[in-house]
Amino acid sequence: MKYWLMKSEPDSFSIDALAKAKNQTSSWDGVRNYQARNFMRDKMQVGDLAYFYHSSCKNPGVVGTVAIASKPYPDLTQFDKKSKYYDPKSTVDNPRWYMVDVKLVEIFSGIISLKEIKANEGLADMVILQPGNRLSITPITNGQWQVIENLKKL
DNA sequence: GCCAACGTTGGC
DNA sequence: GCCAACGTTGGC
Repeated sequence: MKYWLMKSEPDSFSIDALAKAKNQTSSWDGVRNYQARNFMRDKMQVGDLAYFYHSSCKNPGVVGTVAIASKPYPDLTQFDKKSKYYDPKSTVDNPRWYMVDVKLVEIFSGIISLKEIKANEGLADMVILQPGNRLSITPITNGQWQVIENLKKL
């Protein structure tokens, strides 16, 4: 089993929105970065766990845990001309973008802020902390997962 | 809302 | 296949 960190802007999709979704499950659509896509398409397995991270907001940080709930399948928004994620170069026969479903596991009672993450020595190697890294989906190690498990409050 | 850093695009 | 220009990301 693998561990991940998945970033989303709460203005477009927050953990609260996931909590309100049917079965507390939602597709993780809109990823338009090849590296992030490859993680979803090639590496993620049903049952993997991921931390849900709120980015580009007043208080960025880890807000909860989700589980990967489906195999990868084509991101339908790429075929939808009205979607902001529409990709004219993608075809149904040869889709460029993939997504997985995620299911809510838990929402922390308080956010584990980016500041807190940066201050923790055990998390110094996290991919999202590396200078200039902007990947919306990154793997995290067992050790990093455990450090955050110990910081969370339910 | 600023801006630095990054990924992607497209002309050559 | 290079690389300049552009759009996006995301913390502050």
